[in-house]
Amino acid sequence: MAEQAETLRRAPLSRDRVLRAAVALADEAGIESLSMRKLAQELGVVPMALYKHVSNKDELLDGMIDAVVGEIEPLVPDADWKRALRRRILSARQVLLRHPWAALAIESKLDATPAILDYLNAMVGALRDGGFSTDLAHHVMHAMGSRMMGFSQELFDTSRRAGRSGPADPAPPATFPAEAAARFPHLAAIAGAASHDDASVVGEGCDDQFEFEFALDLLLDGIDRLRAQGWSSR
Amino acid sequence: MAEQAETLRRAPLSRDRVLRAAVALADEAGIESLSMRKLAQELGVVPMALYKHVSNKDELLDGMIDAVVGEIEPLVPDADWKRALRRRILSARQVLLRHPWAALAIESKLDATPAILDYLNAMVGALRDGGFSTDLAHHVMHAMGSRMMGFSQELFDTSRRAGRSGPADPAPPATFPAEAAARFPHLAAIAGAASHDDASVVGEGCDDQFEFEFALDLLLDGIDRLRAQGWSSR
DNA sequence: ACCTGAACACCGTTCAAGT
DNA sequence: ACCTGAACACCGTTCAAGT
Repeated sequence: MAEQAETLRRAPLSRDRVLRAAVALADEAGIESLSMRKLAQELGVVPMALYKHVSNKDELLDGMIDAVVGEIEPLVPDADWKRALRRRILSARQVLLRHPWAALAIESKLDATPAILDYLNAMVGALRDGGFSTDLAHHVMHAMGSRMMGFSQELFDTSRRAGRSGPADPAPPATFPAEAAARFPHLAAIAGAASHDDASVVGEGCDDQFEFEFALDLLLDGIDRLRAQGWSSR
Repeated sequence: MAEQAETLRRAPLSRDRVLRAAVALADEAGIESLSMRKLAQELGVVPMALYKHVSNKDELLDGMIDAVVGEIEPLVPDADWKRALRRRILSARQVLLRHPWAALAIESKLDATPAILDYLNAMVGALRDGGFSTDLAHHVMHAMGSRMMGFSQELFDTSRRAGRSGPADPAPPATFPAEAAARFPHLAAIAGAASHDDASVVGEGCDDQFEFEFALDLLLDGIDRLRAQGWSSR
């Protein structure tokens, strides 16, 4: 990482180099500590030099988002639309786990970037190829982007805290505080019941990959049923 | 609004008054322009006076979130768990529409606030009462909080732009730019097919309420099926 | 003891002065 | 023409000086 910064400093500045340094900085230090000034310093450059390659901080963020979305595996053509979608969505999840700041950054953007439109467009294309009407495909796309509660699913998760969510510590105890358990008994109960990984019963910590696939398959199976029925909103 | 600010200025400062002014300011001007200094000015008070009632800006945000979550209709006991959950989630949606900044603010918090834990705890309680095992209830809670794509569903939506998302303009044309339509044909197709409200065919704009309920019912029906089957991950 | 102005360490970005 | 330092208009928060 030290020698990487060295190399970056020697090479001439370019939009790509700026974006890659910004993504790296956000990954390591967290998006909240990504500033034009710090980014310039990281690149061994005066702050104003960045504005040659990026018109402002917002446009920098757009570029960072597009770089991240570009890491998502392309949709591979597949006779089985469900498998194709499932695979691509799981790839997207892996990418967003590598860049913990990206999901929120994307959600807070008013306008979708070109890379995101590409991603979504390909997704709809796969649905159409799989026999979905444009009407059903439309509602499915909405359903895929919905969150039924405005609340993060990682309530007792520690992975986002340190900035880098690397697979460092082996199974953090996911301590549900005793007073909280008394006050929120139902939550304590499901926290205790979460033991899909090994045999222990309490304070297990969730297998996020399992939970994600559970929700994904719930949706995929549900929309498959609608498709098979020829469901239409009109 | 002018006389409201007047009244606020006269009353003695209190945590409640600070929080309500902050929520109002975020609703009107957007969360990005909520600063301790502007909030103080709105209250006719010197910036440092706020720190008597709020330890810092982060804690101010916590308080704002709890105030908003407190607006969600309590879960009414109902023999039909599905109806009870559906009703409460739709109430939560209405509240989050009134405070467009809140969903993102909640998602960006690392730790859930007490009000959110209350909300979730009651939700799990309703599931358990409805015959869900703790195991299934656990996975269901995860599924409810998931978003299959990190992308906002309001891709071509104008409501979040102006800050206040009031039902002002009647059916904004949702113009899908021509060049974009050429580049993202599948997206253009489903945008055109979105006509559940009246009869027009192109550039309709989505009925977000319909889309939300579509996704909600997809999930509710899916988990109902699992419950009826006695599904378990173990 | 309480309140509060000035100050500190930051921001993103403009702009004019240097080359 | 390009580059860049200083400057501007902001931040959140500390801290010491006032009452």
